[in-house]
Amino acid sequence: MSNSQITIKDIAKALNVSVSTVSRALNDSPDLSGATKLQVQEYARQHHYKPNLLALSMKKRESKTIGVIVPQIIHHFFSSVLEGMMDVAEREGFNVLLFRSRDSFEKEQHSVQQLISSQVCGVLTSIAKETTHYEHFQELVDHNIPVVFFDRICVDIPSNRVVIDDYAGALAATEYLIKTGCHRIAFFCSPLNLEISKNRRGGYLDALSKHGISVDKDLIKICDNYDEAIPVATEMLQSENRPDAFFAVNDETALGILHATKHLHFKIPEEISICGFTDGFAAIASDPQLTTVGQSGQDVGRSAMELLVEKIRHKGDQPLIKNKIIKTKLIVRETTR
Amino acid sequence: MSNSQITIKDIAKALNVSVSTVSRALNDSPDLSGATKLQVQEYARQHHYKPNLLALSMKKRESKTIGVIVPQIIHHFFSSVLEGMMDVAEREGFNVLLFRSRDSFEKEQHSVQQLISSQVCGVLTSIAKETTHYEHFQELVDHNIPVVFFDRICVDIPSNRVVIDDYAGALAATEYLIKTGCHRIAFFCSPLNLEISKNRRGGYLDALSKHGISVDKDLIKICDNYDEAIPVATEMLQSENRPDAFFAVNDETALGILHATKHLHFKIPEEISICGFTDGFAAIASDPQLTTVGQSGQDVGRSAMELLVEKIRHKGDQPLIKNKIIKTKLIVRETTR
DNA sequence: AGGTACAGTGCAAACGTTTTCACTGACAAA
DNA sequence: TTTGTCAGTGAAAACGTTTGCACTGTACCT
Repeated sequence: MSNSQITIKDIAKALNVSVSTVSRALNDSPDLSGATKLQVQEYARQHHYKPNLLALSMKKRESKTIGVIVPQIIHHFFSSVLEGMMDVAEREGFNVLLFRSRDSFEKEQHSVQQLISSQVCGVLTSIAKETTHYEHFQELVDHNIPVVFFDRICVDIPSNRVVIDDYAGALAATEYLIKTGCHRIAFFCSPLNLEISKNRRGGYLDALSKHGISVDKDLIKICDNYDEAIPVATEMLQSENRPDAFFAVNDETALGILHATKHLHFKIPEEISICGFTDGFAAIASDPQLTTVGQSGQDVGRSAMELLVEKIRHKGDQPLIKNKIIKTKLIVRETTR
Repeated sequence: MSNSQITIKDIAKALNVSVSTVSRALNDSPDLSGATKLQVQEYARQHHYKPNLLALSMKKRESKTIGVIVPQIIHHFFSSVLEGMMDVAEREGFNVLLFRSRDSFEKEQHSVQQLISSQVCGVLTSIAKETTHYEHFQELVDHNIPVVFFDRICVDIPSNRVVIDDYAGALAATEYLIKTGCHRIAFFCSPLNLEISKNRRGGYLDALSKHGISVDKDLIKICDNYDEAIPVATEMLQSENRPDAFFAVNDETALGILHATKHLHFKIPEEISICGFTDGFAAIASDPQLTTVGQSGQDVGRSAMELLVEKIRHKGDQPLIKNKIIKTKLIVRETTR
């Protein structure tokens, strides 16, 4: 019933040696006689001795723990990122302290405070939607704790970043549609204040101009969810100058378009091609299965963690800022030719 | 550049008082003069003093941290569970140390060791598929660390558990199919060594007998994934004594059945009803959308965390074992009448 | 004046480690 | 014998806190 964690002291007392000796034996220090060392190690093993990480961290002033703050966990992209981070953390011997902001500024701020208090040796985060000022992150920097932002980065703080190559992904997808014979390609995107939106739109536009297709403003819609996509796509499909392809900023929107297209009995992909962005679960579950731009959350997570670990290892060095851009991959399924 | 975490000592030195005074001031102790107290608090605030949680945990011998081990993170159910756990952890003031077993026994074992070393005050876990013996969990119990198992529980260890009510969920779903006019209901399930499989099958069988429908062995198949479901369902649908409904042990299998049914041009739900189990992303993305038994991962996570916190708070008390069964909810969509 | 009460404060131990320094004894070299 | 070397070990400080105890001084009561 005792909170019986056996300590180095207990071993010392039991074996009638000093704590220093026990410590050295357990760390396999070279300046210790074979006999004593073995005796201590044996005793420790038998009694399931476990070093107290708290005491250790305190002594060494580094905790081998990394803090992660995500806006949400039930979310295909973020859970993938988390999974990728765990891959690297495990390999590199770091533990992970998890926080979730729910896109609330206040919670994010509180999480950062907790992380500093917890003496984490690094932080990975994707900022909350609500967040517009960044003193709390600056505090991390002031405390000399390395930070890597991923996906939703913080532009105001000089920091390491890992982002998706939205531009190239959109460019490749649009080019693929063009190459498979589409020339009137509609584009459904989010409001342009979001960075990803701008970049994906840029890729779309550049692909058109690269292939000598002029931009038709009527083909570009601000519309980024399932429900809105249905009426918007329906109207476009019924116009006489209808598009022959749709490219959507995310999979949900693409599914809305798919729904509308099927409803009007257009043949997919013979008459209408559709391409999404993300490659979440939905892309495979839909019928026909959705062609989409795959963004590997796991790669983002892995890269972010790798970058962070590198920063931690070379903490004394020049504070060089490194960014990493994760490639996307076009995943061709049944909604394109 | 210094690892400049300001400490209680620094404050004491700067203000020319003792560390005890500072400590008391920061903890708003009643036996301290107003003036000094305010002065200290003000100084601490200005210099962004943050208590060192490591030192605190060591002193108090409790870390306010809870360890969580999940088999996987990119997984609708487990990420939901995690989200639910965070809800409660946040509310109750606990931090979460996250581990992932990848269904490997070895990793699970290692995670447990880390958790003990980290002095967590409780552990939540769903055991790895590989795991068949439980010494590592027993060690937690021996160390007097409360454990709550969720979903994949550990039968050999007397412990608190949170599970899904598979039996009732399957019973309700089957009854719904019967009430909407189906009498030849096929059942696709996992191998019967899994607990959930047994329970869901039990619910199915009891629903039939409750409504006076005799069991047809040919309608029960061991088949629990998308790819296998397609040929199996196809064959059943082509037999002369075909089923008029399918109930599958998970959503993926149900989608395979859906695929086969559509391919053979049966009308859904007029001719064939289909029901899944889980209510993941896929259920909404499919066309038609899938009727399924919803199991709330978030509720599981919340309940598990609540149970654990209760255990931690009443650690001295009688070690009463509490189990919690999470209700499922039938979510009727388009694949049933 | 003598005593009590108490507010305000500091000292030091403790939590479990690591690590520097110093000590002991044995043995070899002079 | 004296000196030096070295292997083996222990004492103690330190990491940042909290807290029981002891000390000071002032104010109040007889």
